[in-house]
Amino acid sequence: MSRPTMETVAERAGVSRALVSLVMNNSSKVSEAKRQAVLHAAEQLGYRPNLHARNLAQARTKTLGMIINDIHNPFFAEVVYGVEAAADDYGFDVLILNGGRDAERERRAVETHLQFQVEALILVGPKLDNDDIVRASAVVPTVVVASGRDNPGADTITTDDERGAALAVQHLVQLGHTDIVHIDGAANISSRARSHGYEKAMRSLGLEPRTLRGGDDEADAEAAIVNLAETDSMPTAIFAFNDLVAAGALSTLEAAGLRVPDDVSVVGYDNTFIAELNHMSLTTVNQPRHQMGQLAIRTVLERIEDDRTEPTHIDLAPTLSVRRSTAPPRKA
Amino acid sequence: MSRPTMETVAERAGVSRALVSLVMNNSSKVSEAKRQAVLHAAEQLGYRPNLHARNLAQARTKTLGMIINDIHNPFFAEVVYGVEAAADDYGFDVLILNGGRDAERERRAVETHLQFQVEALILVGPKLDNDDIVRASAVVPTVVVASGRDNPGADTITTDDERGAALAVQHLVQLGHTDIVHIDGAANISSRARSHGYEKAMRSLGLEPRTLRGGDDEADAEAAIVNLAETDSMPTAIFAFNDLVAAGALSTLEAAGLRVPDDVSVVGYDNTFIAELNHMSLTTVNQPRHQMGQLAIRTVLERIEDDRTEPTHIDLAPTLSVRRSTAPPRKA
DNA sequence: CGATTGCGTTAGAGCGCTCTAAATCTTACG
DNA sequence: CGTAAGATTTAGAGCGCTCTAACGCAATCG
Repeated sequence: MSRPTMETVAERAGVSRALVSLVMNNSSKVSEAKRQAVLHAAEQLGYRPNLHARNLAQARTKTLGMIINDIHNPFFAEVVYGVEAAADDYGFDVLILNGGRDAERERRAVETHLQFQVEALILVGPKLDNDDIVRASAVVPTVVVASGRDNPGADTITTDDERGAALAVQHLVQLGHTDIVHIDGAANISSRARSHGYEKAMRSLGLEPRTLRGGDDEADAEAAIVNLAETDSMPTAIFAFNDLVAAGALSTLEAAGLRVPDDVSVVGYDNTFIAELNHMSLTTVNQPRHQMGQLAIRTVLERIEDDRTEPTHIDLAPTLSVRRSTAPPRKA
Repeated sequence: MSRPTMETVAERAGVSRALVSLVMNNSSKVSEAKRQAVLHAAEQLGYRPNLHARNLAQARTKTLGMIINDIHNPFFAEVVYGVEAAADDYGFDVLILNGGRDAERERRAVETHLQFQVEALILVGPKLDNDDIVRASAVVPTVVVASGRDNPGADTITTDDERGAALAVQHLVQLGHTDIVHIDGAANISSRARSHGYEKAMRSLGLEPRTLRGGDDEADAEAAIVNLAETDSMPTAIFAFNDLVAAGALSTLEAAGLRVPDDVSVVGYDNTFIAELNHMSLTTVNQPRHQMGQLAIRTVLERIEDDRTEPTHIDLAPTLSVRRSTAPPRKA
C-alpha cells in the first residue's frame, strides 16, 4: 500500500540500494545494463524519490522559499515568473507562500520556509519590518525585491522610484503641461521616494509641485479628485502613486464630466495589467519585474554558491510606457 | 556553524532528545520545569525543527500541494485564499506551485509535489489533460477546482456554467433586450458549457441565439466586434465569455463610436478585479471562489482523514453582479 | 603469472526526528 | 515501610536516502 522506496526498487532490479541511488542521480559510473534494469523496475513500481529523505541525507535542499506580498496583486506575478525562470536554470525548486498583505502571516511563512530548510529566502514586496528581515537574513541568505533598500543584511533588488517619478513628470512637461498634481501613496513604502522624485523633478523644471494625499486604491483617488474639483483648481495633468489610484482618477474625472486625456492627462505607476487594458490605456511607469525576479535569484545564488557575504543592492532604471491617457493640454 | 538540532538543544537543557521532541509537539506529559528548560535552550540556540526529518520520521507531512493555472490571473487568487484559510483551520501547510499556463510545467509541478510527499493535490484550473489527472489521483487524493467535472478519480469543485450563462441572459432579457450576441471562449474548457447555457436560455425565452467565436483575451473580442460592426448587425447586448473578453468588447465598441450601456449592454463572466474597476464597472457572473477553495480542502480532507473513496463532485450556483455596463436598450 | 590499476558495485554509517517500550522517579495506600 | 500505580523521562530503532570506503573483478603490465 505505501509508496515504494529505493529498497523496493533495488530488490526488484536485483541490485543494491546504493546503485539505485546512483541511477536516480544519473551518475556516470553505472553500467548501461544495470541502469536500464533499475529504471525499468522504478517505472513498474511507480517509484518516486522521497525528497524529505534526500534533503535529510544531503546537506542541502536545492530549494528556495519565496513569499509574495499578495497573490491577488498581478504586479508581483511577473516577478514570480522571473524568479522561477532563473531558479529553473540553476536547478532549484521554488516554494511559494502567500503573505496575504499581513506582516504576521509573512512572519509565519518565513518560519515555515526555514523549517523546510530552504537555502534562501526571496521576499517580494514584504510587509515585514526591518527587524524581521534582519533576523531572517541572519539565518539564511535573503533578498528583498521591490521594497525599501535600507535592509541591513539582506540583498535588495529595487527600481529607482525617484527616477520613475521624474520620468512621468518629464513626459508630461514635454507634452506641454505645467500644472501637474501628484496623488501620493500615503503610508505606502514607495510613496515617499515617488513623491520626492516628483517634487524634485517639478522644481528642477521651474514648476510648483502640488501633492495630494492618496492611498493605494481607487477610493483614495476619488477623495483626492473630488477635493481638487470642489475646493482647489483642476490641473491639466495628474501623476498617480500607482495604476489603481490612476484608475480611480480616471473614473472620478469622468464622473465629473472631464475627458481623459482631452481635459486631464493621467499617469500611473507599475504598468500593471490594468494599465494595459485597452479601455484604460494608461500611460504608466514600468518596472522591469521579470528582470528583477531573475536578478533576485542570481544575487542570492552568489551567496549560496560563491559565498559572498557583503550585501548587494541593485537599483534598476524604470521606463515609461506611453499609452492613451496622456496628451498635450487643451490650448487655453 | 550549522543549524542546531534536537540533540544540541537536549544537551543544553540537560535532558534527552526524546524529551525535547515531546516539548516541541507540546505534549501534556512533560513537567513544567523541563518544558521551560527546553524552550529556553531552544530559544537561545535559535533552534528550529527540521521538517524533512520530521516528515521522514512520521508517516505524514501535513502538507498539501496546490498548483495554480497561472499566478497572473487574479481569478485564481481568491480560490487560493479560500484554500489557505481552510487548510490553516486544519493545520495543514499549503505549498503553491505555478503552472504557468503550460501543461508540461504543471506535470512537473505534480511530480515535485509528489516527491514532497504532499498528502493531497489541489489543482486550480489545471491545463493537465484527464489522463494526467487520473494518474495523479491514483497516487494521492486530488481535487480539481474550476475546471471540467468529468475527471474520473478526482474530486471536483465547479460552478454551473450553464446556469451562469442563463443568469446573464435572463438579466438582459429582463432589461428588455431581445437581440443578444454571445462571444464565446473558443477552445477554453468552460466555453462549451457557457455557450450551451446561453443558447438554451435564449431559446427557452423564444429568442434566437447568435454565437460568435471569441477567445480569452481582449484582442479576440475585438475581432468579433469588428465583424459584427462590418458584416453583421450590431445587437443591443453582448454576453462575453469572460471579463477580459468583455473588456475588449468595451474598448472596441467605444472605438466604433458606440456607448456602453446606452447603445450596447455588456456582460462579462468571472467577476474579476477588472469588472470591479469603477471605470469598467462590468456586470458579470460571479463564482463563489473563496468558498470553492474552502470546499476543495474539506473535500480532500474527507479523503485523507475519513478515507472516503468514491469521488465527490460539487457544483455551486453562480450569482450575478450587476454593475453599470448593462441598461435597458435604447427605445427603437 | 602475480601484481597493479580502475571500473562498477555494495555495505554501512549517518542525516534529525518520532515513537514504542522500558526505565526511573513519585506518590499513595495498606 | 514495602509496593503498586502513575507520572516523567529516556534508550534505541527506524523513516528513505546519500556518501565514503572498501570490495570484487577484469583488463593491463613487467
